[in-house]
Amino acid sequence: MVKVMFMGTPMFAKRILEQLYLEENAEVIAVVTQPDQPVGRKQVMTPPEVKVLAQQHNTPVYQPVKLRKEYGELLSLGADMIITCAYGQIVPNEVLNCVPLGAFNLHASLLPKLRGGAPIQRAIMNGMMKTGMTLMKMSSRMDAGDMIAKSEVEIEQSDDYGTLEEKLMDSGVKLLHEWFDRLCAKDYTAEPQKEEEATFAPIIRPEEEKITFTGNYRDVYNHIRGLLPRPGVYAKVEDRKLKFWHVSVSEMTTDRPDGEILPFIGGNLCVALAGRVLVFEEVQYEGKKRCAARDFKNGVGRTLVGKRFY
RNA sequence: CGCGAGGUAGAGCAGUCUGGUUAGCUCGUCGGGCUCAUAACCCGGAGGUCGUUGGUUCAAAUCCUCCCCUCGCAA
Repeated sequence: MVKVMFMGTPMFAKRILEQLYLEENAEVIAVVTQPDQPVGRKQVMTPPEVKVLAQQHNTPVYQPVKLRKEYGELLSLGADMIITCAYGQIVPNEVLNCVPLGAFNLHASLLPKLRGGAPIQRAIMNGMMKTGMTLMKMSSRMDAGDMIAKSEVEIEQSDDYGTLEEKLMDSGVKLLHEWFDRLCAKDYTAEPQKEEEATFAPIIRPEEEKITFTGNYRDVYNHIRGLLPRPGVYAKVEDRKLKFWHVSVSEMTTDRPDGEILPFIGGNLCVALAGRVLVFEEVQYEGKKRCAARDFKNGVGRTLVGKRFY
């Protein structure tokens, strides 16, 4: 049995950890994850998904606030290998070097493209046609380690962040399963990344959640679906926010100005952009619950036809 | 006490500021009609303790008070 220390935090990491528990040759001896965070309006302290799963398996959980300074404990656990996925902190070299079989990371892009914290969202927002998972050795620089294996995932025009993330999680789980035993046996080669081809996927900034209905309709469409269903996007009209929880592009054309709210079609909210029509099926008006565009139309929505988003 | 919005038929809203005829609109639903046909149209019906408590008043959805809940922002 190979003693594995897992490091990860959100849902994506949880799925990888699940697979580790299923691996016959793996014994998860420790899980390192981010501290519990206050969540929502009520600021309820909520544990990371990974922590919940680890506790169900009675695995010791470590939640250092600053791993850079609080890693002493981890060095003496006797782990053979480290697997990380979306942990959220830089792992110090002392930790990476304390395991004989090495430290590996699963990253949700085809490296060296899209290094960083939001590779899935950026892949869609950039209009890319494919992305994937990369299994790599960890290095001191974020997502810059030598690459061991990749699996590609097509990006469909209808994918949003949620559906693509799901595909990538499946892909990542499969990749880990295929390679885990070989990692244990040191039966792999690691190819350095071509630095000159590296691109970056910085985490989503709050202001990116506001959409501006200008420019190419496809860019805006990609931008929106890259941020759905989380964190969501909005535009302003009549001095209030309108959040969009769904988007598609209509075949129709229009001569209305960018950002104008067109008459509802089939109960859906339609917005003009660059001669084309963006269609929203589910929305949320500021101060209100999210609801089908059809319901929105029956109330506030119908008073907004002809108005423009800004 | 972080800031703000709101709780009115199954749904989304108006009405509240300037209390007072049968609480209205857009949908849905049920029944009927029209059409080659429709996310179309016409006619008719059912469905509401106006979030909860107490108060002011001849009279409260509307004014005052308590509480509960929802949502946006900030964190």
